[in-house]
Order: sequence, then structure tokens, then C-alpha cells
Amino acid sequence: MKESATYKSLSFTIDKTLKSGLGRIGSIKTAHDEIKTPAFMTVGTKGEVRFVDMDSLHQIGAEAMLSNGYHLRKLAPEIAKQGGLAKYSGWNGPTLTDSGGFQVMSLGSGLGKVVSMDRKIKQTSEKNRLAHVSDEGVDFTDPFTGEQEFIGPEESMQIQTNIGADIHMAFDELTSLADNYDYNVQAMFRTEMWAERSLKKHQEIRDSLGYRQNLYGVLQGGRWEDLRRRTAKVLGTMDFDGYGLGGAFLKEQLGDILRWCNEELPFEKPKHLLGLSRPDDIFIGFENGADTLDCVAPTREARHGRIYTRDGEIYLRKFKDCPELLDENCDCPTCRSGWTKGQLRALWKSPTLEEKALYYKLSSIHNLRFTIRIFEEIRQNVLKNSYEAYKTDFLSRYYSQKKSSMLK
RNA sequence: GCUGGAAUCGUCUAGUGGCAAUGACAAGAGACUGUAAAUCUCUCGCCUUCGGGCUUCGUAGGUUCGAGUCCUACUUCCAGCA
Repeated sequence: MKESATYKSLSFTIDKTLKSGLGRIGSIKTAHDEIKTPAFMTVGTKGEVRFVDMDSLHQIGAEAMLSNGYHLRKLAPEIAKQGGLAKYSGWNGPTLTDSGGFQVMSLGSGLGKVVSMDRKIKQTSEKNRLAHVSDEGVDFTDPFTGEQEFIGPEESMQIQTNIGADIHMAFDELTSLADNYDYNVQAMFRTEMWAERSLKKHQEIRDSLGYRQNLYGVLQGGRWEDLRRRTAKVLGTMDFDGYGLGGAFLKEQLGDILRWCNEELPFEKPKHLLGLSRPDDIFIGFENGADTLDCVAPTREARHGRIYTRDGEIYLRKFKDCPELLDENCDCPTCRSGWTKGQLRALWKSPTLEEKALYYKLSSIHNLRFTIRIFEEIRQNVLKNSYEAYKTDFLSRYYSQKKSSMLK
């Protein structure tokens, strides 16, 4: 209670804007610390980043942590008692919670978030879904306990205010790429209605608590320009502290979709691009007005043996006994400690849980640092007026050898 | 030397006479983007125009329409007795 009372409104400062218009560098002041933008928010769904301790996160320059209201729903009252997410998790830095809206899709229609044109799109059949959406909210089955539960905008706000992150997200419905235009219209209207209800409930609780927490509105609208611009206008007039850019994207359209949204939204408010972090997505997001991004890919892919390097991604399994560092140019603790590809591969393949866990930690730290560093370099290069050259160099090196480097 | 038992894909393993033969691990390829994910998918005897063809279950014979499965001998290994 006492600690929470220090919460203040966000203040977002823009230091410099790209000539192209939407991209900018700046900083978001939160009650805990300042987030220099653009920034990557490390995903710690349940208040911890899998296998990575908080000291290591600070050491690699992590700016903020994103946790999930859905996963923390039952712990929320306890988190409140302990003084909020930053304290509870031991992270003690800027935090954001997602509303649980993502689970509408992942437990429901269940399709990957970003899909390239050639990938087949298929929809989960209605009866196999674990989540069902109505205007009230989402009825879902807990995949582990089988328990029937319900979360709507009001429930999500209650959970998130208990968790007490610096930034909360309005409850939204993320559609899948398999959903057609008509369904996206429906989901967009619902998301707008939920945005209003989220805001109302958030403000009620905030007023009763007597201190300020911050809420971002979340935009949906699928891949259609008319929907994206419309919903951006609608949410843009509402009293949100910032905006979450949501949706499942065709990679080829990502930039356009973000541009449609951000041309309509108030320029001076911070924007968070939900759930993306591959290098190309980072550049597209930044240029089109995203100030922060979050993603599970760096840590998940690390655990699965996919390692990021300046020359592209590699499959660690192809590097048995290899004496090279993961990435010669990397300044992460794993590389600086001299761990070689071969040693890390051996840990990963080890029959002991301790060694596997060590691998997960070392590789997660590497991929996270790799990702965070791109954001740092974007900031530096924008200041030096060398952003375009930096981007071109980075992307051509990263993607040119994609195939061959993965094959070794 | 005698008496039991055992020999199947890199390893371990399943296998009532109709089997190219089970499962696991290893290996190879791919996926993963607001974490149902320390996960998932595919390949894993050889060849293939993807219909199929060929060669396999220690070795050599035999019984049978048909043998990894039954019989005989041999080889190797394990256990017990000498």
C-alpha cells in the first residue's frame, strides 16, 4: 500500500524524430525508473524470466519487464500485499502487464501471430477451443487444471491493479489471421467497447486507491486499413496513457498496419508493439512509431537451440564440439565468459537438469542481450544521424546468409 | 567340459508363424513472435518415375504357401555347476 502510493503518471519525452515522421527516440518516466525508447521489454510472464535471474537482466541492459495478468490472476492479491509486481518479482524496475487478451487467441483460435504469405492458415475448430468470446468477456478452460473460468475487461482491470505494474493494458480480443473481415469488424467493435469498460473500471479503482496507475488502450482491426484507422481514431480520443498495437500480422503488411494506426493516434503518447522482436520487426516497428516492444522469441528460441548472431540465426545443434563463441561481436555475459558453441551444445544435450538449466540461462541471456543491443544501437545511431546506414548494414548482414549460416 | 539363458536399425528395446519389423534415446531437417512451448513437426535399412522395388532380425541349413518367430548344427556372450 505505502510503496504503491508513490506511483505517478507516466511522462513521455520525445528527444528526436526520424525524418520519415513516425519513428522517434525518447524516454518514458515511470514510478520505478526511466525507459529509454525505443526499448525492448523482456517477457517475464509469471513475474520471472524463465531461467534468468534479475541481476543478469539488469546486467544486460533490460529496460522493463512485461508480465501477464492472465497467468498472475490468482496471485494478484498476494502481489498487491507484497507491494506490487516490481517488488514482488525482485525486478525493481519498470513493469507492464498484459491484460490476458492474448489468451483469447492462443487458447481459442490458436494460430501463430506472424505468418508469412506462403504459410498455410488453419483455424482451430470451435469445439477444440479452450476459450470462447462473448461481449461480456472470455469463458475459458484452464489448460492445466481444466477449471472453467471467466475474464472480462472489469476482471482484467481488477487483476492488473492488484498486480500494480507501471503500465496496464486494456482487455482486447486478438483475432487470428484465419478470421475474415466480418469477424474482425466484430472483434474490433468488441475491443473498442472493452476499451471503454477497461478505462472506466481502471479509473474507478485508481480513484478509490488514491494513486495513479497507467493504462494503454489496445488497437485491433486485423489487416484492413479502414478498420485500423477507424479504431485508432476512436481509441485516440479516449483518455489512455498510451497505446498497445495489437494483432496477428502478415509480415509483409506489418509496416503499413502500424503506420495506419500511428498516423491516427496522438503522436505524443507512447506506443507499445505487442509481441514482436525479430530484427526486421524491430526496425519496422520503430520506424512506424513503436516506442516499446516485447516478445517471447529471444528466450523461447534460445531454449530451443536457436541462437541469434550478427550473421543471422544458427541452430546450435549443428555445432558439436565447435570451439567458437556464439557471436564474436557479442558483449553479453555468456560470450564474454568464453562459452563456446560446442560447450553450450553439450550443456543443452546434457542428461542432467542442472546442466540444461545452465544452458537455458546462458542462451537466454545471449539472445536477450542481442535483442536489447539493437535497441541501444538504434538510439545511438539516431542521435548520430546514421540510423539508415546502421539499419541497412545490420539487416543485410543478418539476413543475407540466413540459409548458409544456419547450415554451418 | 556340462546345464540353462541370450543374440533384432548407432545404442537400449518390442515382437501370438503373415513384418521392413515396436518403443525410447542418439542423429538429421524444420518450426517457434502480448509463453497451453526445457516445446512441437518431419526423417531415420537401400533404391524409387512415390505405384512400388530390393536386402534385412549372430551364421548355415531345414520344416512351412509363408520364419525375427518352429527345428538342427555352428559361432559369440551371460549365469550356474565342474
